[in-house]
Amino acid sequence: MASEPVELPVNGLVGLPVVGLPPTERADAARNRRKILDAAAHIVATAGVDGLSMEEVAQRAGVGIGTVYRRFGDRAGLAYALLDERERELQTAFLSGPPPLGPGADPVARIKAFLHALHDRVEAQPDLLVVAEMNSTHARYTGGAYAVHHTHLVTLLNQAKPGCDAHYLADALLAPLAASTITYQRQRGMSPTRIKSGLDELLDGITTRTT
Amino acid sequence: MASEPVELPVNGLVGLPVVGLPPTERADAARNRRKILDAAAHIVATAGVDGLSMEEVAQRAGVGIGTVYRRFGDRAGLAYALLDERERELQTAFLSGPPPLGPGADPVARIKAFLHALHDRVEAQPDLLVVAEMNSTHARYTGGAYAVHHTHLVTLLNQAKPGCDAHYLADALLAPLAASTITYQRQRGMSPTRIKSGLDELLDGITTRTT
DNA sequence: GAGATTAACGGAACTTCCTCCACTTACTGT
DNA sequence: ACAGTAAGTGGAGGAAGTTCCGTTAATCTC
Repeated sequence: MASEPVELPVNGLVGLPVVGLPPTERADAARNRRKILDAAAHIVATAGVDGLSMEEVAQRAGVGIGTVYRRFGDRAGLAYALLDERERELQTAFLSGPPPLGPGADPVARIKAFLHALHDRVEAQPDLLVVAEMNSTHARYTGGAYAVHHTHLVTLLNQAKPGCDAHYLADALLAPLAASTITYQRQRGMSPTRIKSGLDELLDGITTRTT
Repeated sequence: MASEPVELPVNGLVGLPVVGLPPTERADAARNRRKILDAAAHIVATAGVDGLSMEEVAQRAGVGIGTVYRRFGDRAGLAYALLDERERELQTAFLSGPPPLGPGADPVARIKAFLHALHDRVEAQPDLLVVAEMNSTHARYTGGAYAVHHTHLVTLLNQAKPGCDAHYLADALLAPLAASTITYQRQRGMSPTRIKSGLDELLDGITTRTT
């Protein structure tokens, strides 16, 4: 179990801007980060997520195992880093992209679009996400991305339904989008379309004025 | 990873009645099951869930490690078995106990009571539940209990709001009750009361007729 | 440029989960 | 009783994640 700050990816981070850490990364560190990520990506592409062992990654990257851990904290952290590119695209899209995902559309439509986008992301890389979310420290929540998504939802929910417990509802809306949940539903034969409809139904309930 | 049927606890099961397996358990097997469960319970009480290593359990129970695995499949399975007693109480309560949890109350009230009960269960044994839910095979869903809870919710949801996608909504309502989710929320300072209110809010949305 | 500072490196060692399989034992039918 | 057999047992061994710490080298200071 990683103990302290552990140091998150410094270049383009999944979550919030890192504070308090040295702004620059030593050259060799940056180089190794790249080598490790490339190696990891190659392994995932080749052998699937199951083949992503830390030893294997280190060997292929030509670094020691300790270096992999120093850079990424643990296996979940490495998985998160591999998801980083897509995650950043997603964040850009809902923070400043075109509606309905981005600003401009009405809140309910934006929430729907956002939940659908999250679903599509799980659909695109389910295995990596499962690994990223599943470790001993609730990586899903500590990963940084969750906080961003949560904050985004809180904002929109407050617009859509002032007075609601936006913080709780944001958690509740994100919960069924956990990679393991969706993976399970897909295995049960539930289609993406149906899952999205279900999310819509859930959301409509929340945002419909009952006054 | 456990491959096939793996054999679940035969005496009082968490989930559905087992089919196709020999109805009786050999005497020595039953004896060992008891010894293992006692040892495991003792360890959890003494050293917490973190101290629950399979080796330790086997040693304390005076059996080989292989026996522990044969009985319980994996660590998550052992954790589930430790939760079994409470789980059975819960199932009895909502299947045949007094309202509002049991039959008699209106569906929405029953759902609320059920969700609250699930929350209380997490509150009572968060660590064990986290272990039980978190392994490589999505133990939460394969454990048997989930299926029972899901079925129960589907029934009630169909009564409360005919025409809804009860199967999806049941998943969606159970998702925020995952032990890891609630643990995280509690760490963030969210009180049980607030979590329950939030669940009520979520549910009210779903079940309010918009027609 | 030399020396000091300190982040970064590497990989052996440790831990724990889980599998495998040769051996043993409880139950069954005759 | 007793042999046959399916179920159960145990622990060595393999695999993978993670930690630790002595060594190396990038960066900074003068």
